[in-house]
Amino acid sequence: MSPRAGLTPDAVVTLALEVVDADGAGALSLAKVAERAGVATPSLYKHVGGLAALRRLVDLRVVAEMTETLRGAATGRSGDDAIEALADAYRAYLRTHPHRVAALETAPDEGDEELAKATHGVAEVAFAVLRPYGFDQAKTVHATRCLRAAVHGFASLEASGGFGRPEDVDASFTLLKTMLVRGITDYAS
Amino acid sequence: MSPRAGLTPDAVVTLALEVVDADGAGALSLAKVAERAGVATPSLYKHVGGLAALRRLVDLRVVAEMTETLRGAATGRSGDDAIEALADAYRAYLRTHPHRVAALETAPDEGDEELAKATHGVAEVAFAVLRPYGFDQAKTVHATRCLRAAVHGFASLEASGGFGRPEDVDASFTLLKTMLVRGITDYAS
DNA sequence: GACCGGTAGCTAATGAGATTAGCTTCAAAG
DNA sequence: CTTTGAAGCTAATCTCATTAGCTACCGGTC
Repeated sequence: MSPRAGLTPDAVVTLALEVVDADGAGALSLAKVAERAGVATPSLYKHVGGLAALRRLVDLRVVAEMTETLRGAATGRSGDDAIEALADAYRAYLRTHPHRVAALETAPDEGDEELAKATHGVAEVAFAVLRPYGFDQAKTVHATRCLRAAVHGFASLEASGGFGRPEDVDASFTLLKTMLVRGITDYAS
Repeated sequence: MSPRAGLTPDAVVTLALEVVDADGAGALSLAKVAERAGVATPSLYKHVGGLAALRRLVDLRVVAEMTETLRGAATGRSGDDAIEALADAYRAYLRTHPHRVAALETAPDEGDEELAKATHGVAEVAFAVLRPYGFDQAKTVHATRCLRAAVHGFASLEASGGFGRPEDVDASFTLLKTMLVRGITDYAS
């Protein structure tokens, strides 16, 4: 397969994620990735197009992982139970990898179908979970946006240390889930 | 006061915000600010400590502006009305300046009392608005977190182009506000 | 078992930016 | 008119990203 060392685009992305997790998304550099790979910086260009392209691949990987995480959390559950599981899984992922939050907020560039499609995948899981509530297309979209906004906002603020106070963060999240479940239930009637 | 040209730390921050608004937070550089100021890059060091310090000042300015915006929206209103006004003002600010969203997600560094205090200011507005609901301290914190998380999440995803679908975004936000108002009302009983 | 093409990886060179050091000059205080 | 301090400048250094062109190894072919 790979002639010399075992470096591939995927392997480079994996190393990049290690850098992101360790030092933050803003600190991602080809130099750091190359060091981890045990390779000179320019060699990375044989696998990824450059720093911008690497960032995009990192975003893609994170979105894909999140989609899988959510899919896993949703399968085997339904209704309110599934909504809460989704919320918990989303938050848990960003607690484990706080620096990856930026990847979930990046808008795909114009014409980047692949990333747009991947982002869509996250929404599709929510769509599936909301199906039993019997919303029409538009209402499903509105409910999905609210669900995602609330959960993402919470996880995002938590990941960036926005909750300075000592009060129990789990309790706050439980309240958020309650509000969402009730809000969606009410919206269905 | 200022011997030569009219450059001050505040003026530098204002120029930096112009760069952020135009090109995005990631594109902020001393070189670009210096160009706008009509000055050589190293001259900026007479006013701000460096790029990192400038970023912090930008965050500080944005947080302060947001606090003022929210305070303005809340005064003269109370109850559910005030909550919706707060949500609308938060969203409106980030619609006007989408690239400033990052400033609201930055965690203050260890020991940065000033920025921590400024961030606190945003929460205080929410606290004031929630007072009439009669929550105790802990419940007020939980409700504030949920309110902030939901609204910030929505505005953040909107600012970064996360809502790809054609369905009306205003309608989605209205749903979010409804959920929040009802959720907080229920939480009070 | 020697030969060949393709590709991973390398070194050298260029260029943008941040940052530091040290010089110069205006403008206000006396 | 002089002094002085801060504002601005140029020169130099460092880190990175990126490009160009070279080298050498691996897998497959005679």
